[in-house]
Amino acid sequence: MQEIRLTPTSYIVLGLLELAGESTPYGLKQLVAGSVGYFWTLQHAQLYTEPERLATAGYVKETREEGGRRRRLYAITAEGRRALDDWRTGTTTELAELREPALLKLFFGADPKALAAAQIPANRARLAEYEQIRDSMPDDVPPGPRQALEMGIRFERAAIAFWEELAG
Amino acid sequence: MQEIRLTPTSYIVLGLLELAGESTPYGLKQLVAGSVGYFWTLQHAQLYTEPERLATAGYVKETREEGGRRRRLYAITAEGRRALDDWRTGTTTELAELREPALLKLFFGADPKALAAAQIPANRARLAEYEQIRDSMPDDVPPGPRQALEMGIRFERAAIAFWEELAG
DNA sequence: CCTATCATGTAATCCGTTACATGATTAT
DNA sequence: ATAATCATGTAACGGATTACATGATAGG
Repeated sequence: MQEIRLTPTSYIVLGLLELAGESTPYGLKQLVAGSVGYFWTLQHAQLYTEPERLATAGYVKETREEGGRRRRLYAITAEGRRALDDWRTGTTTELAELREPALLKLFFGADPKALAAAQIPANRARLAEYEQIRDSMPDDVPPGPRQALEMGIRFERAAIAFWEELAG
Repeated sequence: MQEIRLTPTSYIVLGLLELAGESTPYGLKQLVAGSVGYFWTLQHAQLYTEPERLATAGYVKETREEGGRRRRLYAITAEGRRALDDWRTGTTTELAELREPALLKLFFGADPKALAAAQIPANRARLAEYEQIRDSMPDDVPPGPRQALEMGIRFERAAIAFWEELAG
């Protein structure tokens, strides 16, 4: 049983396994794409390596399908739940970093209008996507994802307003 | 002359060297801390290794102090300026990722009130800091940093409003 | 003087990205 | 059948973080 450090990626995998139950890496990929991936992207390769990493420390258990493709299936263990809970319970004063490429360019003197011309449609499209997700969300979705989505919507609105003002 | 890939870190170093002229790694660290570091943090070690990396590809030139400590000094080269300009000119449709630890916890079911209790003061403090910087900014500061700061202020306001409603 | 803190670096580790590769399904 | 796409992985590389270390300066 190895000691490993738990990263945000680890908690995403643990959290999704808790929400969705036993899953394959590809299943996790689908889950990420439709939810947390909007504000925290992961490479698909990580969804193969991270569960394996978590397994070496006992946070998840790997099984394989018997017949056919013998795909890997991962399930969260009791220890995994405990780690996830500890993380969720601990408070953070850590602040978000606005690591936005466009903002960095703006900072270093890029033409605001040119940036805005690209950012406005991209942000509008993203906002529309969020609103569509919100309006078609099944009733059984827990509050966490709803609230995170709400933050996403607000952020997009703020970004659009900002770039529109810059564009004049 | 090696080929290297230019990362956001690279552009931060190049951009700061353009703004401030020849600098030591420690000088860069100070510059980052007071400006771009608010929305894009760097480890101090990177301000030693990244200029060295950039030097191998000719984007910056390294010299050393003659006497005393023989500290390393870095200056942007013509090629560095060109690379910086190309980057600044190219538009991005890439969107920001809201990689906020607190938001991730919220997504996965953490108690909103507990999170808010930690986030609100932290965000308020950050906002106050931003406003203080804005209000004491010398007149010769270029528009880029001003505009980026403005975005930071808006983001903080949105975050505060969001967490306050959750705490409500 | 002594000790914090500031300043300057190096080395090792490791996570995340990128690239490569191939098996299974579905559509034409 | 064949091509395209979906699904499932592995391997290499490299940038970022972390840890270690030491020299200079200032404060008490």
